[in-house]
Amino acid sequence: METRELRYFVAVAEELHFGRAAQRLGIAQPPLSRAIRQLERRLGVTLLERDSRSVALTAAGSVLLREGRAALDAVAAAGRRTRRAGQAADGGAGLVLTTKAGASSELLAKLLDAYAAEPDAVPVEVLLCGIGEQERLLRDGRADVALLHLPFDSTTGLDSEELVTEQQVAILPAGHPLARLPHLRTADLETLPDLPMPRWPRPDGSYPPGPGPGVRDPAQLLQLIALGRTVAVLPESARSLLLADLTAVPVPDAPAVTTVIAWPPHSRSRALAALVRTATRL
Amino acid sequence: METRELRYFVAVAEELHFGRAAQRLGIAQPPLSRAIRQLERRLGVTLLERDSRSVALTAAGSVLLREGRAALDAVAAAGRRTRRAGQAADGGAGLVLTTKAGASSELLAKLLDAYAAEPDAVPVEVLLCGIGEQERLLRDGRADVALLHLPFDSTTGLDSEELVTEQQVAILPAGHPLARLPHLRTADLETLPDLPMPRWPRPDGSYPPGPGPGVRDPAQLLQLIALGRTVAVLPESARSLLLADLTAVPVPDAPAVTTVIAWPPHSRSRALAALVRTATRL
DNA sequence: GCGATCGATACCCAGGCGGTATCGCCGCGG
DNA sequence: CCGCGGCGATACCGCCTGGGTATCGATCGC
Repeated sequence: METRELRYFVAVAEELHFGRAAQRLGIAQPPLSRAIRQLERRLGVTLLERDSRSVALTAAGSVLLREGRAALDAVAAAGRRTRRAGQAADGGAGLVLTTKAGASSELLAKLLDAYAAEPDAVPVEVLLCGIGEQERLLRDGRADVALLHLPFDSTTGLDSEELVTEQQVAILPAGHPLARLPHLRTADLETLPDLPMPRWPRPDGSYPPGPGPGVRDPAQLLQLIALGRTVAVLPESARSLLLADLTAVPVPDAPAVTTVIAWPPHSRSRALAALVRTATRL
Repeated sequence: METRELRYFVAVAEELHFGRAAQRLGIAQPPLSRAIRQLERRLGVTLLERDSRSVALTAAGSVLLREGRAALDAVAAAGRRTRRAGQAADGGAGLVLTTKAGASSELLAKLLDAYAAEPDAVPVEVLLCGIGEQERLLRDGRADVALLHLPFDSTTGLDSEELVTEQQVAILPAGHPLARLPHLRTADLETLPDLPMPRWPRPDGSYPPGPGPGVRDPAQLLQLIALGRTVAVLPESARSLLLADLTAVPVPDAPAVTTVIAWPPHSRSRALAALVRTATRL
């Protein structure tokens, strides 16, 4: 199976429409139809149910969608990591670390400082991204290592080490009635008519319905809280990012958040190993 | 990057010889040279140092060798799993479980029996293999789930659940002087002139040097012990496989062996989940 | 029943991939 | 010192296949 065929199939499976998929791929529709048919013949499996009016995935098709995406990511990762390894000799960035914008900033600063002081440290590029994007960045080679936050992120398929665990606090406008209480419960916050809880993206990237604003990362969220549009429960370390007129109130019954450093399995880079060692020693 | 290019590069990187690689790939040498050059141009990286007398990998080349193998496995897995998903409708095997030949046979029998009794169990094919091959089988889609043995196997990049932990015993000819002792230490066994320890394959498939016989799996090993050629330290459950004239003696200072059930991350199959659940309940 | 939409088919063209022949370089042996 | 052999690179050629255009056939909405 060639990656071209996989790319074509993934496009059709995502669009469920040959015309749009062809447009996205920058080719005409007939060659796309042909390529998919040929792929089905070679696999001996029908991947799509064409109803002359609509296209639907078969069970085998959804397997190929999931596995094909993973395979395409692996191919992309191979290319990117090779390119970077070749340019590393010319003084390119040594490691790419990704974290959610606005999360673990103190920890990250300490980590970068401590690592830079190591004897043979390489340059570290920081790649800020939104919720749920980090795993993808690791898998397709755009990043080498990530700071994740359990239980929100998942580490399946990654190697990881735990760094710190913190309780969560509610971030509220200073003048809000709840801001005076010594602590809150999650239930207190979920139904505030004036401050609806924000909506985070689901694993597939879509947002659940609801009244609150959709946010991509904690930095965005803090902006919205400062504007008095929402309220949030965040790890204690978010206190350091607190803007004026905001207060943090402990929420003991919210799950504790563990920050972990994670990387793709089988990464055998000395620089990465040194960074992880530095992180666990903080 | 197309999988064809990756296959070509991996072949050359493994053979370090364009002619042999071309022969292995079933093509002539010139197109292979061209393809590699083109790949290097597109990546903007030299992958191989050609010395007109020998071929060597650059740093970037060894990155691409490792990542490319992983990517090719992922592509192969996508094809195989899709094919199997398509044929499952026609009553093909539902799950492929792999374990080392001769290991955990009692546990495996219990697991298969218990799972078969579940309400919506699917057929399970058992794929016996040698040491170190299981991870590959999971990654390239030839197997869905494996029984691994820590600390010998690695679960990096896999999801897993622990099943049982056992102490190890030495397997000796019944007449051997050491067979009468109540227990042994590993040091006692490593330097027996009449019974050299077996040699297991290293992660890359080669065998370390030494006097003992090279073995691929415990079943093979038990044969050799029965022939009086070697001695081995195996988990207690190997007692059930003991042939005539062999004795098992506890070795308390050998590391405990934990049998785990492992599967590729992101496998979202109901049948697999049911099998894992059954296993953890044993 | 008619038009619009969408996937499939027919046909054509060209780029690319693979094959053969050959070159250039280097190490080795006589 | 020269010739030979091995190996990767280059030159050139032919075919296969991937992509484009035109068109068909089926189906749904009006």
